[in-house]
Amino acid sequence: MRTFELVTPGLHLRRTLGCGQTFRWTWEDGAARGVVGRAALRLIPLPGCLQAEVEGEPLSPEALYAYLFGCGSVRAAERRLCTDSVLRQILPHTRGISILAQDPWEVLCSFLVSQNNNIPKIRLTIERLCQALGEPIPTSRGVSFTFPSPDRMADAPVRILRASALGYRTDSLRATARLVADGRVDFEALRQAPLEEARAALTELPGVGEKVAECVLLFGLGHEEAFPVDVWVRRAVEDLYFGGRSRTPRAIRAWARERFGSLAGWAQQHLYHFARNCRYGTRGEAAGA
DNA sequence: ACCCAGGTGAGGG
DNA sequence: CCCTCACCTGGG
Repeated sequence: MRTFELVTPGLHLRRTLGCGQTFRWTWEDGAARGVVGRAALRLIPLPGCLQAEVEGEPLSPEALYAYLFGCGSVRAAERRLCTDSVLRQILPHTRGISILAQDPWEVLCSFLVSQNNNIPKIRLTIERLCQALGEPIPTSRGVSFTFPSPDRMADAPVRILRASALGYRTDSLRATARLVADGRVDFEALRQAPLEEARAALTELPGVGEKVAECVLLFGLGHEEAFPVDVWVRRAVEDLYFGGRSRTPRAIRAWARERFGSLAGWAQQHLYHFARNCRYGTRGEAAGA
């Protein structure tokens, strides 16, 4: 096992991992356990930094830093968010959220699973898929699993997919995995492409609508101006900016892009966290384990 | 025993 | 465009 300390300016690890962008991290004895690529990690938050324990394939401090700060400096983003009077007020409750640099395939797959689903079950399904189709990483605290490759997912027996409680999402997951496995989705090209163009390409995929596409753009492809509108963000925006008046998700997305520009993705994370954990939620920040 | 959930896609106004 | 509806399935 390799252990090192990493300075993480402004980072609130629990908020970042519990903010709806990732589904695989769990908390145990004050440490977050998760898998990045082929590395099994244990992250212990300390003041201003964190201690990392790495097993499986090595992961350098630089690589971990790049994963944790996928869209750059948390503090710089928060300084800019403060120019919005609403965000300035909720920021004391949401400070420290970072946008991770996750593998786009994992994000696509995870948010396909998330449609019309609840978080505990999404986590259950993803964990079962990883156990059945991922590769084992032995650790001192038991076996972890990598996220299954597109190949493995596309060729998986339906029996396995069904046993993962995918429900009616089975067909779209399979079909999308097939397209990715066949190289029909060029994530690197989508990373470079303009937002609208990349979104159009993603929504061509079976089971991928606007919400899932925006999630892939923001959490997997580094498009900071993406703004996924789920029910929580919708509620928050309607309440905080529109006096409780109803707006369609599309209208909210267009509005957010206009108002926040390249900061939209960051704003979305803070609004989500606020809605879920401070405003309407009953779960608190301990959720997500 | 229900009822719901971080959406999608199809059908109709 | 917007609205409405069905939809697998395990947790609450």
